[in-house]
Amino acid sequence: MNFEEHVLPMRIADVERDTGISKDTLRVWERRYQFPKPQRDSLGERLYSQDQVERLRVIRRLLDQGMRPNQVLGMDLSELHLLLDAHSSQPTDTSRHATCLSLVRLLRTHCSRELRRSLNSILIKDGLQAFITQTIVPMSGIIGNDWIRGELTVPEEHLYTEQVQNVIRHAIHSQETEDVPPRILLTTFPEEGHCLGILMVEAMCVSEGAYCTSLGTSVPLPDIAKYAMDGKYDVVALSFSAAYPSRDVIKDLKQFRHILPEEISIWAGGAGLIQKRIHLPNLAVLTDIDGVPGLVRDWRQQFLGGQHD
Amino acid sequence: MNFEEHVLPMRIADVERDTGISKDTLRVWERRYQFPKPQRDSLGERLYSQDQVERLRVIRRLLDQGMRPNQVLGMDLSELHLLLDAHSSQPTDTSRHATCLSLVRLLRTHCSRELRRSLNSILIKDGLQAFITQTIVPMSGIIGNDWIRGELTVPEEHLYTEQVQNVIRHAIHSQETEDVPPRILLTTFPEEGHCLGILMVEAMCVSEGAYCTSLGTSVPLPDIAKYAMDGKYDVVALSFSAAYPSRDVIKDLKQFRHILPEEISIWAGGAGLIQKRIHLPNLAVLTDIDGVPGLVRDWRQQFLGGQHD
DNA sequence: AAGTTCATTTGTCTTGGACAAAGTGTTGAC
DNA sequence: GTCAACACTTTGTCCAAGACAAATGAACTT
Repeated sequence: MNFEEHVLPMRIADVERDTGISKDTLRVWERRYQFPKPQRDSLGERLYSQDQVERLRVIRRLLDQGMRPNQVLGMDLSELHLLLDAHSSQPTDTSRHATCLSLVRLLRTHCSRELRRSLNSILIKDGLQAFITQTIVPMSGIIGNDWIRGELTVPEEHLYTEQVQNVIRHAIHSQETEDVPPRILLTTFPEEGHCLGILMVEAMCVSEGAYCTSLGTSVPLPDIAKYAMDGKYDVVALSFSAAYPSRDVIKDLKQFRHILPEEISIWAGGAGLIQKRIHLPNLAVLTDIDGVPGLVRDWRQQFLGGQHD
Repeated sequence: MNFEEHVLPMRIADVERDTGISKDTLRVWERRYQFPKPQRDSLGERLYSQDQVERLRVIRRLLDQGMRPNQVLGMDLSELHLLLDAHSSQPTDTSRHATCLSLVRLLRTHCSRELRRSLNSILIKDGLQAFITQTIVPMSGIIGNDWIRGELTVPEEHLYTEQVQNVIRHAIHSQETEDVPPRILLTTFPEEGHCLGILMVEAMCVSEGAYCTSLGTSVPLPDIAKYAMDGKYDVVALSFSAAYPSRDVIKDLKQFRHILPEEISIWAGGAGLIQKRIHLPNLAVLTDIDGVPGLVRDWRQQFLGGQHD
């Protein structure tokens, strides 16, 4: 029953795993910016304090949003949080906001069964598409903000993902499949482990009657391209969470557009590419998941002459 | 349409990501065992060939099964494969073996829809528990063997996970919940990302009427313990895939037993702890998922006096 | 506005040495 | 035959300071 492991100083490898910042980078930051300057054990090895790791987590997040290291590496925790608040997207205050908050409360009190039941009844009342756009999306926003602020534990965050996954997968699976084109392949790039994004998109597309195949997360670029070509897919849909390294998004998408035949459309969306302007042939960037049904209809208009509108 | 990225030499960071072997280890192996001895670019930086990475992948697998580096680091690919064959578990040749093979064939030909349909009809015919023990478990064994031999692509492996997940989650979700004790918390330790294991166990337990909560994969030890205590769970069920570092299993389980009150049972299972004898108080090690229903009944016998047998 | 150039910032890779933690094997006692 | 204690070997992780290319930002011209 010893919980002190938690507050005990962490070794550099643990910090790397926890923050996603490489050992090399941690050492070079210490050399250049005098932060983080961890204590040393009897052998001269670094021991990072809980506070330092906390700050590093926030710093990582700010870097992902486009800040530069020399701007943020001197700050203490309160300054960092101020910056974070400035950057965090304001929740669009809909009529469902209260509902979302009460769902989050269920999560906080670990009422997993009630959470799933509530989600389910909202799904049945609103229908799949409205359920996602009006409940899941704003809720994920709230959860994401709480998460980076450390107000949510790991199990709580995971429990949320699990329950939402259960409900949406069940809904998709229950759908009568029409299999009207386009054929859509859903996945994420390597290092991107968040599965809710593609799951939501899949739900939206299936609701429109499209043929969807999900490969889950973290698939190498050439593998995606090969699979899409072999299976004669019309669209590859990709999701980027806010955790996706900001500087890699454009580079990776360019490379992918290069190896994927131009006839195949790319739909990219997610918090990882807000405020990014990417111009590539046959690429659609979605700022909002609301736009997915429109994309499906536009595709049909263009390639099927619109008889399925 | 340039697929050559694939066969181009890889940088050390890529190899680390692909094989799970750290940069430091790769460099020290090169120093000590003269393997892998990659080419260098114009700046003297390491460039690993496809063959070397392939060998490293197999080596990683053999190390996970308990081999030592000095035994395997001199071998070429064919020798490594021989060793691998010796270690790979023989599939118990049941009457379902042919069915499994035909399912794998569907996977290989990328017939995702047919695969799901077939799985579903077997599920309905056999019932959830038999479906898992007689179809999913042997099939996962086949897939696992193919996977380490490189006979399966990333998308194929992911597709399998996705479809099985869909079917099992749907089944669990459809179950009428009885909520008879024990209360079971399901999850995996950090670094363990395979979700099918706990999902199968959850299905077995839900079929027995137990109250199950799944936290998904990769939860830190203290977080699991705290959640289990707060939620008054009776059992924590953990899954270890073959990819879990063999040398860490016992250490991690010991540490976890230490921070979790002894009244709470630990059930541990999965390919990651075959042929391991671990003796800890109130810990059950499952070599086979068939044993799960028995564990549930034993627990009830012991704590409820068996009136729910 | 949209390029072009130049200086600065930043992350990744290099080397060889050091050392603890884990594994192996031998011995001796029960 | 099983177990504990011991020494010996193997093995992964960490350290330091230097190097350099790729990305970024600023100042400039078109």
